Amino acid sequence: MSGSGGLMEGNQAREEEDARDSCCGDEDSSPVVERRNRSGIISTPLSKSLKHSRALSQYIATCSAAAAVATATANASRLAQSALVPAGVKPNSAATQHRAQLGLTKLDRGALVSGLLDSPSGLHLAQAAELLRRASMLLPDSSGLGVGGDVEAVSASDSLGSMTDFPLLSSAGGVGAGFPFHPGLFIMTPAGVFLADSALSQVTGASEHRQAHGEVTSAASANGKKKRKRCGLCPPCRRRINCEQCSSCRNRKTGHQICKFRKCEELKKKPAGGLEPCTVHLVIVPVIWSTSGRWEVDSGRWTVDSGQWTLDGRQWEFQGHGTGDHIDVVVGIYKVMVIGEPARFYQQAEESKRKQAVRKIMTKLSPVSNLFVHVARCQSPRSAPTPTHPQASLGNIRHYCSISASTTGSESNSAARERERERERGIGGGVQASERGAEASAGPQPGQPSPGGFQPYPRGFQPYPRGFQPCPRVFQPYPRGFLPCPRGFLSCPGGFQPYPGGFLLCPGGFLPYYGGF
DNA sequence: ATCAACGTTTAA
DNA sequence: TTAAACGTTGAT
Ligand SMILES: [Zn+2]
Ligand SMILES: [Zn+2]
Repeated sequence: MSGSGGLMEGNQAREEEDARDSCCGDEDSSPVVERRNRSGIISTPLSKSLKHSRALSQYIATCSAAAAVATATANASRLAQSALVPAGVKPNSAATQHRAQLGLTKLDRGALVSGLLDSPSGLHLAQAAELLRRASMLLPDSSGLGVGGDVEAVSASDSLGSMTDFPLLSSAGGVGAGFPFHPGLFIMTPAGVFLADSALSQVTGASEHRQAHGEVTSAASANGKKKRKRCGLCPPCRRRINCEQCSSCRNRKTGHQICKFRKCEELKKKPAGGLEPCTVHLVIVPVIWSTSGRWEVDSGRWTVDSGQWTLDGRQWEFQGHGTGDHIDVVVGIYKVMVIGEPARFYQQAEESKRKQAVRKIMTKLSPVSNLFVHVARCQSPRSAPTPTHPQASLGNIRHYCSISASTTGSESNSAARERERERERGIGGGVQASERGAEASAGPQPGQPSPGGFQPYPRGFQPYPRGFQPCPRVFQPYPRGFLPCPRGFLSCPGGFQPYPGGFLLCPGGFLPYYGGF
């Protein structure tokens, strides 16, 4: 069941060793004293700044110790970045950047020049220190990355913490034999999935990280009313000159807004809060079929906005905007499926009503308390399929989670158990399906129906994890108003009927849809 | 969507 | 106490 796709790619941090960036101007040595506030923000109008031709010299001043520190840290963290920090390349990141640049061109020359002059070179030592402190505290964000060509391009690696900021990653191996993220608590919010604090505390050797991460997560998930703080790392944040020409600058006295060119990219993002926290299943499987790095989600179920994933102290970017009852996210060589609990509740709902239903469900599912799931470890790759994930029968799932405590936990668990019993009663076992699948991958020709067997997906159909799907007869798109099969299409000679919860209409009657058929 | 205005929080 | 600036609201 998949619809839109997004890309998860390793982010190649651009190396931009710009002298301006690493060389801190020593303003005090400058004969020209510009009017600055405590933060070093030049508050004089740009026109004034430009009148002083020496203003530029302030920015290209002698290197200070701060520069050395910054450079050294940059080198160290660059190492960490390239090897350890996966960050998605946001498709809209480029767009945003582009938008920003368009905005720039719209401005008059003065603003542009101000942008050119605006380099981080005027950092105080203290500022540099603060920046570094924050860099090690804050998790990296791709929004500040990949802005090569921009005068204000900031090397991501410059912004990252050192190797020791990722203690878990420092140990060799990591993603080899077992799943590198040990099972724990995850909290799902519209902004992403977060490791619960309790789970985080289990993380060995991450003590220092814990508090920093704790801050982030608590701020992100707990109280949405809290004022967010600028990241301090993104290009706008690194600007220190008010343009004095944008609406915010012009309206400063009454508007109390930061210069538009200095507005933090993070703060521009809508604060996560559109949707309520939602119980999810997490299914973690190795990325076998996803060599392209694409994730796919279905339509019409629920929604997850872009956001930060924090797994075991590592941060990952969830790129794009997913809508579906499950969302696959590539995490390193693994794929994490976030399965929205609400799907259970409207399996029989009509397509047209689905969204509305979801809204209700989401509300219903949003108690004040945290909704979290336990990530449980399956004993065997061949473990029983989960109700929502027949793929388990294909042997791909190494870990999966079940809801252990949430408002809907009891209900859904009982439903799941019931379905489980139903399944065991006999019709269509998952393991059987997987075995048949193995045969099928060798046999059938694309596009040819293979009654009772498997066939490759026709063009335009969603690929099953292995690229095949059991198919009793012929593939047909679902008619509207009927529950999609896990992969969205199903052949039913007798015509389509609404499914009873969790079942497929098949020639021999209804079968549980999660065991293959 | 952008803007202006205001209240409010935050850190210095 | 003060300056900076986030969040919100209401008008356009
Ligand atoms: Zn401005
Ligand atoms: Zn920022």
